[in-house]
Amino acid sequence: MPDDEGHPALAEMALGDVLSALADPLRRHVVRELAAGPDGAERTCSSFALPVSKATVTHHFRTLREAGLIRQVNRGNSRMATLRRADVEQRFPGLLALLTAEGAGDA
Amino acid sequence: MPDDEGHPALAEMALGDVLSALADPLRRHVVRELAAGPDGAERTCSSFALPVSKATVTHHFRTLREAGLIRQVNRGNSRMATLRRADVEQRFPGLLALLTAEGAGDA
DNA sequence: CCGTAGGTACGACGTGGGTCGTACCTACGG
DNA sequence: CCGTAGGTACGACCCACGTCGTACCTACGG
Repeated sequence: MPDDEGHPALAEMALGDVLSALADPLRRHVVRELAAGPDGAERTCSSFALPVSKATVTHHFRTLREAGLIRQVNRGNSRMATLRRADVEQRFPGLLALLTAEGAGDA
Repeated sequence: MPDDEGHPALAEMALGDVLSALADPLRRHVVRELAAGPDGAERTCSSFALPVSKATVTHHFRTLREAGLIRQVNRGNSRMATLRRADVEQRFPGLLALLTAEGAGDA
């Protein structure tokens, strides 16, 4: 079962949830940015400058978190997001590469 | 641009469309069945025994076709569906493996 | 010629999801 | 102590999508 913060365990990640989460362009953008950065990088939700309201940003990050793609931890008054790179790569090998390929001149 | 039958060319396959198409469990089932079978296998829409009406079946196959995942050709009074295995594998390498892994005891 | 089976087209309906505004909470900095 | 900035929670709205029934078209088999 998911932990208190809503993060599913590795074995609980469902392909359907992950694909649904990545079906949205904004969420794909977030994951792609995280995947392009160094492993373990922590970024605030607002650092992505998504062209939507704060409430919508929260919604998207919740979706990503509940799908198991990102982890969110409290850092003072900010909620830092990190890519669960190893988990995703183990459960769905090659998936992150598909995202990074998009927008890299390939798409 | 897509051909007369609505099949996008290889370079036109959009990751967003593909992920949206695969976000549906029924459509994932169809692709997984095709991927599990021999390459180039032709199957009728009805051979998948989807638990929905004929009209809905047509809708799902249209979505898969317009995303570029399958090809549909007329064979007499039937419309045979084939997986565009090589195209998908070239454009989104590893994607089909993720689908076949699901439901193979792994999910 | 008729019936049947496989699919499509069109219109309708209901639900889910992306969006927002607002109110609220929690640090941090004067 | 107050203001501000980052996020969340809740409720609302609207549209896209999955679903269906119906009508229709096209082979194929008596």
